Amino acid sequence: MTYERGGAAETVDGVLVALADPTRRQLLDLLAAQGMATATTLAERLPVSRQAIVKHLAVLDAAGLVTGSRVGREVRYTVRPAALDAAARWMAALAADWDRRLATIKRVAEAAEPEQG
Amino acid sequence: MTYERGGAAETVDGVLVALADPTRRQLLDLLAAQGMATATTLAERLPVSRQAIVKHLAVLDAAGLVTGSRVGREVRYTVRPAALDAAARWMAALAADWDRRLATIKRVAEAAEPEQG
DNA sequence: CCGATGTGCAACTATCAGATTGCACTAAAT
DNA sequence: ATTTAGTGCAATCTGATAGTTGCACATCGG
Repeated sequence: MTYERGGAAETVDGVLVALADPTRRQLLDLLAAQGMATATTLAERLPVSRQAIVKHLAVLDAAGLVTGSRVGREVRYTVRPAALDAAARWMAALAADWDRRLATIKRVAEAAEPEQG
Repeated sequence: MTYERGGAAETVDGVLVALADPTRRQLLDLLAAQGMATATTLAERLPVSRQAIVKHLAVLDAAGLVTGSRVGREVRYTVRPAALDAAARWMAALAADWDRRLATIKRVAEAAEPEQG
């Protein structure tokens, strides 16, 4: 299994980078709680400028975690679960793979050292 | 639901930061494939210096994703699935929560605009 | 029309992470 | 004992990124 090449790898990469920042996670929490919000409203709830929020939203958008739609003069952002779900599945698969490998290694080691038991 | 406070949040944060870097993901792939490896041997397989590898391994170690044990003059690193699994579950729960909220919002919106039916 | 509100764009700063190099120290091997 | 291989520590460089401010542009309400 190789996780860097092919298919959903780029998607996962973007999600991981996006989620690595605490401010962006807070942003996602606020968005999920309110269902919808604009950069200006979100900036009122966080200790950073509106422009900082805009940049974070751009990163989240590029990662597929949020989407924004224009309504008149404001842009309303919403959360998108799909990319997050894909990343969660990727991680779960990776953890399962590690478990499998470690189990195999353990079996081999026990077979090679029968003096233990 | 708040994801920043309490319990496994710090664990998840460390894992996300650790996995956000592509070199570290490669490192984890190599470690998972070989079962065990030292910083020196890993540096031979990646286009970065041993010291860079050492720093990455320190980050991964702090995140609970790998662990190293000294054997004579060398330090052998192994992968640890637990923290990764915890992060995967956190993400899956978050995605499910978003789905739930979006479904609720959709229901409310449909109830408020019956002229569509 | 005109003021108020919300966005978008650009320049700039500063901090931090990834990476390098050099050297000292420890442990194995001959 | 001397050489060789593996680690650890420290200083340094560089690029990316989080954050800021200022201003121009669009839009809604009176």
